[in-house]
Amino acid sequence: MDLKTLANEIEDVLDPASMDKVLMYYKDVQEEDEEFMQILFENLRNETVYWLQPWYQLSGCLTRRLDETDEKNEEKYRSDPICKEEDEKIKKNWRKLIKKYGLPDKLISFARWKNKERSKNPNSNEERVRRFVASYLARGLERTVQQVFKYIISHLIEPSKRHYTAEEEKIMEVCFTHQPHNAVIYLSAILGREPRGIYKRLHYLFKGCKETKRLKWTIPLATKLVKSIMMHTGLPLEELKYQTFDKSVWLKVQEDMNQNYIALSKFWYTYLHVQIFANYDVKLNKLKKKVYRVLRESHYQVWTDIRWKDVLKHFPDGFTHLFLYKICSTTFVKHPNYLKIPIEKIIEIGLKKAKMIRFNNRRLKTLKLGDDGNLERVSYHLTKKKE
DNA sequence: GGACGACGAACGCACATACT
DNA sequence: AGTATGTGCGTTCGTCGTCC
Repeated sequence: MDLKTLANEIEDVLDPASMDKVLMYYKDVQEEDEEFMQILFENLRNETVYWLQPWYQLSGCLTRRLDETDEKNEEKYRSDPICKEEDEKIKKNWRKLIKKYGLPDKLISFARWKNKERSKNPNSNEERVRRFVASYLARGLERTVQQVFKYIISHLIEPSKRHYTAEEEKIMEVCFTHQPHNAVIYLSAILGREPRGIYKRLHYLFKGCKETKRLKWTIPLATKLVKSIMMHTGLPLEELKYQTFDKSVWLKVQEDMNQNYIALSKFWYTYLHVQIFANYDVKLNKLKKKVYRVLRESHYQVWTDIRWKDVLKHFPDGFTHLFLYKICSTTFVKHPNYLKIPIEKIIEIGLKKAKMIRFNNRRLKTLKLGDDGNLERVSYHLTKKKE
């Protein structure tokens, strides 16, 4: 039985019998995981870590991040998101493990299983085995065991799911209607997704929040936003550069603008910040080419490896990583499989597009605060055009 | 007809609380 | 001292309408 079948069997979301069907499915999932974990607990009960582990892999704690307060070791581990190379290493470790111990290939069960009924004592057989497997997966990586464990939970189960399908929505509705209290637990297991997104859905449904409207940003509207931020922070424009604002400030701005503050802050950091603080003639095509140069000199293998905050370091004052990401991603989103193909290929495609004369002269619409306190366009190049 | 603007939502970190 | 559950917020990806 799969999700599609389950969704098809549900005729009426409001009918309590629908919840029973979902629960049956949940039980099946649990049983499947339990079965696999039994094999694991039996086969690996006497295994201990025999390979040398760096200090950051020695913690006895699988689900909580490393507490490194009094660490004097100079050996460091990485803290950025796990990249493609590491992903492959983890998968390779898993293949080695199942081969060595003759296990079924069900990493999903290992990731999905939760210790609810057994002893949580770190020295219990179950917890020791779990830690052993996670340590095995983390072998050879500059990562803590927790990082790797977390990674397989969110990625290897079913990589990159993105939007919910109609079937998923239906099943979610059933759980939200009949068992809102346990919905997240059930759904996370059934859909193979992180609980975070499901909590969010629940939150939207039952608590609601400030509505986001679709705005048409104009210079007067942007002026209003800038003035509002300046007023509530008490800072002059220049000091807003690269500033983060407290939520209390954003909430006041939200009221002034009558728009959800998250949308406002996104607009500020993605567009307006650059338009105000990049004080020179920015040709967008030239800018993109510079990004490609940075990418070429980096160690990134695929698009998802790119750390935009690091890319930003190569750019002059005023730019934000959100802006760079935005400018470049629009070039590639339409390209099939752009997340997976090698970065050299990406650069090649980008350079080819940059050559199209039609867009060659696009410039960033730079702004400044005029004498009257309103934003106005400023052109840094000589061939001034009509507004 | 491709690029851009503006947003929704998944992904992911960090931390808090409850329980054992 | 560990696990599971719950929450706030920043980052990244997808989509759709509009502009040029």
